[in-house]
Amino acid sequence: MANATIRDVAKRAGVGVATVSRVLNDSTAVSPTTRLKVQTAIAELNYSPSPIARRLSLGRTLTIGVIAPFFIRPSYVERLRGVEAALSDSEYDFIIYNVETITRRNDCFHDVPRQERVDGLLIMTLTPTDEEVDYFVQSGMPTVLIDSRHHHLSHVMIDDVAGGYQATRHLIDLGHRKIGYISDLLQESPFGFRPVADRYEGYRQALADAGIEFCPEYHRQGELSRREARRLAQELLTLPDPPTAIFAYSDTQAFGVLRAAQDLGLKVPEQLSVIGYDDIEIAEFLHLTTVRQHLYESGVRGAELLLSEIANPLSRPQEIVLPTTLVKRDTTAPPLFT
Amino acid sequence: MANATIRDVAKRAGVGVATVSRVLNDSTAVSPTTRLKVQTAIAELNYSPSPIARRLSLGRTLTIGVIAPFFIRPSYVERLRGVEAALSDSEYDFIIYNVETITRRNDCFHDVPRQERVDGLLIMTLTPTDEEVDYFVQSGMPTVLIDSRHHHLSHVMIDDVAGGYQATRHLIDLGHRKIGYISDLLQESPFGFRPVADRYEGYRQALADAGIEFCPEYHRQGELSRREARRLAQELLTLPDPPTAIFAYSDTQAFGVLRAAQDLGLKVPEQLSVIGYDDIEIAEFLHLTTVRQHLYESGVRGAELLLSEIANPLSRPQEIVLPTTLVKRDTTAPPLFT
DNA sequence: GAACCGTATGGAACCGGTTCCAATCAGGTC
DNA sequence: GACCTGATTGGAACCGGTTCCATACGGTTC
Repeated sequence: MANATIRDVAKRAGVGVATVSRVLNDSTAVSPTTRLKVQTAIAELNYSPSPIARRLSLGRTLTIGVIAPFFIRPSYVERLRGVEAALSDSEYDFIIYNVETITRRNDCFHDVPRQERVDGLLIMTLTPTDEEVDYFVQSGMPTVLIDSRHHHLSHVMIDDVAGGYQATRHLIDLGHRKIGYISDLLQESPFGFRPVADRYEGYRQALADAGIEFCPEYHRQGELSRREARRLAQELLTLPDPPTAIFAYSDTQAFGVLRAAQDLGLKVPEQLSVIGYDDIEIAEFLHLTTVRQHLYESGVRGAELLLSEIANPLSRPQEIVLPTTLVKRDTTAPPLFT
Repeated sequence: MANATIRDVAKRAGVGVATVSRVLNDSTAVSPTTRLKVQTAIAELNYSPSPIARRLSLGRTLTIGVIAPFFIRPSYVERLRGVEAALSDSEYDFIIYNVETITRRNDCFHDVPRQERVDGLLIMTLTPTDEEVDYFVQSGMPTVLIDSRHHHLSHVMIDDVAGGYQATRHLIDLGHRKIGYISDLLQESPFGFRPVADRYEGYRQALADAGIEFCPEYHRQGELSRREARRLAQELLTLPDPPTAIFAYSDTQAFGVLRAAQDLGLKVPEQLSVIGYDDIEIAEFLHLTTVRQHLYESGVRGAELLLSEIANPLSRPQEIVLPTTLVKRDTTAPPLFT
């Protein structure tokens, strides 16, 4: 009763193993009669082929690896959901390498390609160095970046410069001139997240285009958490000349800002406008004005890109840029005194 | 430069493949001299063994499957994080089978065990039928349930009866007598989630113990979403004799209740007490009183249970019950008129 | 009827590990 | 010095698929 093998099937059907294999992969040239015999034998033995043996003889793992700083932000869950959806129709499984420390990041980047565990790599938000990219290319590992960018690798990028611009511009259009920005760590972050620099650039650009001088005091950086954002917002709002609006790098941080406003008795949006980024699920509930990223779609597109890369290893790197959308809700309004 | 095999290493070290294998698995009896020669060769060739070949010859996949209704609740992310942490030290990978429809559930339960893709199965919240359990046992697939229960399978259970009791009891202790309950679908849910029945039982028990008669009108059921919970709460709060407190099956639903209160101009907690369940991250931010489940830990314990089950296939099913904790915040208070 | 061709088919090598089993060797005993 | 024992070691079979290559066969074509 133990699992039947392809040889058992061959014997029972009175054919060779090669023929059974041909039927399984419905490849070329099997006569209808033989095919039927084989299919009957398969059914009778309740046979199903071993994926592992298949992988070994194909020399492919039929698995893709997803490297993600998985849990530190709700947005990753949404991306992974997209990846899962795109892969569930294919013959590929995926395994997740969760990265929460810089050591783990380096281990993943170094080990996963050489262990022959996966046929392709999907990297989220983390940006490999040029050296690391060389290493991927050299080991022939198809690699696709999501929410990150490298000119030697295909990637699905969110246009965070535009997103940062959009957010800032929205505040400017409402009449704000004193616009604070609370972001993730720009320089010191060990992970070097690309969006951090891009959104900042968008912010600066929008200010410049509107002829507003950038005020370094209005830009605060800190670890991406609600608590830290709350602290930074408190600093901003207790300046002698505080901003009338705050753009937060993420919705999570925007919630920290809202809390700081509440602590100080400031009414939102009357006395302070707040805009976030991501449009995670809870943002709608809290009426947060924010910039929506197409998280789910970025996962789908990234996975599709990777599958096509695996199929055609020599294709040139492709770039997909997903737009962002301003979602106006109730936390932004014109400033009190214009 | 293509990947070296164990035979290349053997040749280079001037030993047999069996010896190399012995060094790799640091098994019995290799002389220090030989071991060194082999290790040198491995280093020189930058060799790393193929997990796939290893799996084939071991007859084990070194992979465990996690079947989870993954994304419909933030709580699963937290559980999976625990699973990941517990497995990252082991030689096991895991792959996720996301279940969002009943068809997919059945497919997973049926196909995953027989495809020889995994050495063990971790099932979250979903409860297999007796038939399905027989099938798992018969196919020799070690299976562990998390947040679910079956007497033939090891499982990590949350004591949801106690949790439901705790929540209700807290409201009673504050002086409430009219306590509404908004839950997930009790009967009709195609998935048959165990916690739904258990929390309800805890609710009923607490009422009974306090000598409060259960009022069917105060119990509303609906699909687990904020929107639906908001609608149900609206119904409850516009009853001729509305409840003074509402217990929600999940934090997500509690947020819907809060919104309904806001819509109706009811002050929380002065005019309405609200208690949730789960203690997801955002609950703290919104000052929601809730019942905390040890989500992360449930993932860790479940994975550990499964690993030990894989190691000792004949061990008897174990049960782990995790407690729940009442987390008092700002959405519950004594009723206005006692 | 022989030469030829394309389609079906089976045997066997191969993927890269693990492990059984037999062989070798060093050291100790009588 | 022959013999025994236990520690090392290498060869080869095996895991269960895929696929190259050779063969068999039915049908044309001259």
